[in-house]
Amino acid sequence: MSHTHVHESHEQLKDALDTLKQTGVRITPQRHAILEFLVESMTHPTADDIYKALEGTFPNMSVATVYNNLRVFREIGLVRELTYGDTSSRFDFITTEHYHVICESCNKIVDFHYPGLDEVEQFASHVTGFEISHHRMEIYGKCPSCSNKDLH
Amino acid sequence: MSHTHVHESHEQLKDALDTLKQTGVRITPQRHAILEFLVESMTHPTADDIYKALEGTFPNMSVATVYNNLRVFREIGLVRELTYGDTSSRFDFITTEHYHVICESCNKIVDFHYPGLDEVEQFASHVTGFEISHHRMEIYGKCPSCSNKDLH
DNA sequence: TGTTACTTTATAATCCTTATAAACAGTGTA
DNA sequence: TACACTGTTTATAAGGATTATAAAGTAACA
Repeated sequence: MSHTHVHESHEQLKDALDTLKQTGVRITPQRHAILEFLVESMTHPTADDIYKALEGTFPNMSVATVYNNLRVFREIGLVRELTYGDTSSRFDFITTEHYHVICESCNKIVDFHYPGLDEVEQFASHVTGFEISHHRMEIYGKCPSCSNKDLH
Repeated sequence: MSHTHVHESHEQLKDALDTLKQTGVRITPQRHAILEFLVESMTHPTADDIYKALEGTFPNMSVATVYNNLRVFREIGLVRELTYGDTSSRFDFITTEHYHVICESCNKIVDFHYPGLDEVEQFASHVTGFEISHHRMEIYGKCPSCSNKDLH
């Protein structure tokens, strides 16, 4: 399982780097590291999380570099920006389509898969006349470990 | 139709003011005006929109007053805060449950009704073990008038 | 090699939101 | 009425996230 995960991450990183090449975006050490961190992290990090995580390896890296490159990645479709209620955006490496469940007490984010809500999009298009491009959905609640804490 | 709308707005405002009384929140002129503006506006305004809209009537009102009262209204369930992709929050007077379609080119927000996605919540609860409290969903696309502009 | 375009860095600026403290207003009580 | 108490508004400062700017660095390429 862990072995599989490592292997998948490696593939995903390779694919992402290929996309960079195809799009004509240079693969700098910083970009490589940011992508690698995103692919391997399961935590939906903020820009600052990424900055802090990499400052050991890149002591001189600027926060602006993180933001700039996250924007680049978003524009070429490698990364999704999540604007939840909290103050700062979180960033999510795009693999397969999935939704998020968010713990309202510890802010943990857990992925889950669910067949796309195409009917909702079609319905909305019908009643509003919009050309629909996509949708977002998040579910809020309390994670198992926070539920347990409340019992004590 | 217009007459009906005015009448409904009036009822909604009255109900909201009743809620304030019941909750022990004082009805100040500023609060009255902010609520009235929210009820009658169909535009999901930002805090700054509200501030600008009322500065004619309240030349000395502080931005903090708008933010403070929007927080109060949110806490007692009169108002919902929408944190979409753009930089600032938008505020929505809560009437009946509905979802939003957002135009990616002019940022217009249109309401639409759709039966709640209870199955999705139940599914998420099942696979993640979360206690679910609620969800949010928005649909993105291009509104009819922006679609037309693109044709010329 | 030299030129060009892209990238990073460092820093300043911007924007949204919240915190703070003083002034103000309403409410209740002696 | 006078007084104290509490909640509210105001004005302003402070905070935090993100973007803009300009200079320095680096890769690509004629």
